[in-house]
Amino acid sequence: MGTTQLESVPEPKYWHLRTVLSEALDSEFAVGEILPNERELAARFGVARATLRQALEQLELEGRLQRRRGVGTTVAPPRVGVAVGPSGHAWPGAGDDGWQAVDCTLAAPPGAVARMLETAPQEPVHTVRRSRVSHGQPVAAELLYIPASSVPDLSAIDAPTGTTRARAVLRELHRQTLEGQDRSVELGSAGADDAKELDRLPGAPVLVVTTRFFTEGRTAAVSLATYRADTCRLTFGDSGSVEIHHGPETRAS
Amino acid sequence: MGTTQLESVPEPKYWHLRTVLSEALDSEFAVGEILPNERELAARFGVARATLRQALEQLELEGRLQRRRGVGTTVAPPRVGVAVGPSGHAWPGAGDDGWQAVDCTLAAPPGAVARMLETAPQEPVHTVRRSRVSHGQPVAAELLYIPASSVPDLSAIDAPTGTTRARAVLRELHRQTLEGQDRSVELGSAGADDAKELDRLPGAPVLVVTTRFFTEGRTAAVSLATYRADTCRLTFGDSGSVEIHHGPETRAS
DNA sequence: AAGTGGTCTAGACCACCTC
DNA sequence: AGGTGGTCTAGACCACTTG
Repeated sequence: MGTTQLESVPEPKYWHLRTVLSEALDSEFAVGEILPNERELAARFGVARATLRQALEQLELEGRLQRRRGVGTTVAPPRVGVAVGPSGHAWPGAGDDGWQAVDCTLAAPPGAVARMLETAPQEPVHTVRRSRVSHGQPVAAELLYIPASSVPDLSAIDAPTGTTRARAVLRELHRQTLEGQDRSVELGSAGADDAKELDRLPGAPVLVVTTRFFTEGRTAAVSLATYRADTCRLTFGDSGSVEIHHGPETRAS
Repeated sequence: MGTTQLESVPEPKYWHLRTVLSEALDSEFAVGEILPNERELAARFGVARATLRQALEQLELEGRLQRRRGVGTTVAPPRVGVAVGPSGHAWPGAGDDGWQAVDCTLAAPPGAVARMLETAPQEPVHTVRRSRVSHGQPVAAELLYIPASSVPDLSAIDAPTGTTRARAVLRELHRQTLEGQDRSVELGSAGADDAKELDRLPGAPVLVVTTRFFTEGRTAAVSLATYRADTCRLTFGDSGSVEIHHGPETRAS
């Protein structure tokens, strides 16, 4: 019989579109340039807007595009390398990492964090909010959970909340001896408040970096940092930071 | 004046849906259980299927759900922690990391890789394919790029391709002295072949781990590993592996 | 006010898996 | 064959930014 499936495996339109656009981006557009609007692009390629959007979504996920409501779609610069745990072990807030303490409250952490801290499920802990800015753009938001037992001598005189409180808590934390840390990275989506702080919409993809700080066998603190996945490349260099490289796409489609 | 915006910021339906489903998942479903199909869920919540799908997409991104065409949507188990660069520096393939060499060819690497290797743009390099399996599931696919200069004594007698060739190349590579390495993690999307190897659809979100291996100041090899972002949590422990923790969502919405 | 991307709908058909 | 998720369409309206 004849039907030998010549044109088999028809790849989805949006995927093909992604490839075409990706190549156009490489050759015909400069960083920062704004693309034609979605309705026009869709018409130009002869597809529905939803299909075109599916392709754009992919490219945004890969850090190639940046879309802003009311403004347009622009060609994104290469991802910025952000150092995570730059060198050896160090307490958060020691030295000048890129972080900036914002606030500090006393509140019950999420269950997962309580479990890591080995505190009672509803027990309040010091919660330091920090944010990180790189090249003028917010790249990460962090919540640092520090149980009272890790800052035993915290003077009650300091402000009960606010930036000064945050710094006081960190200062006390540094008095402990750091014995080790333990990091993990996973994909997540930005909650409403994270999204606002990162200047993204809720649900935006983020890289969630969970760090546990150990002292005397116990977990002295837990950091939960969310990095903008579209603009950041997390680096764990043993040596200094390195040259740019372009595009997370691994192999041709 | 009166209009104090009581019910302002109406969050999108799909986002609200995501929250509702997420809570239902916590309380009413067991891992592995299959959910009602999309058409029924959409009807039950009184939304279009596309809207429901947007919510499911979010939950899948967060590793809470697993969807398989022709089968259904199931509740995903907690993400597995996958050790990346478990302890200190080591050549890839030395000792028993979770990797398994699959193949080896001689081909021109992507431009970005050539730049890191400091080889000419179209110069072919040894390209070792490896795959990693955890708990019976494929979790990562890797391409290891090794320029000829890093394996000078590679005997021409060995098979020119295939698994044995891959092992021979790695064996030769290990003869060099490893001076350091440099890692970065970013979000990407699976290419067609990666997708197949990871048992996902093209475009599936992956965590791309780029590792450079240094020797005598040069880059001796580059590894480009793509991990399934939905099922994996990358761990960079200084200590042994740790307990599960649940859910990458950082804060309540 | 006009233009952008973001959300949502109600359909249709397709690819894949299981029985 | 029947059921599932995946793709695609052609519209509508909304939220946001900018002149």
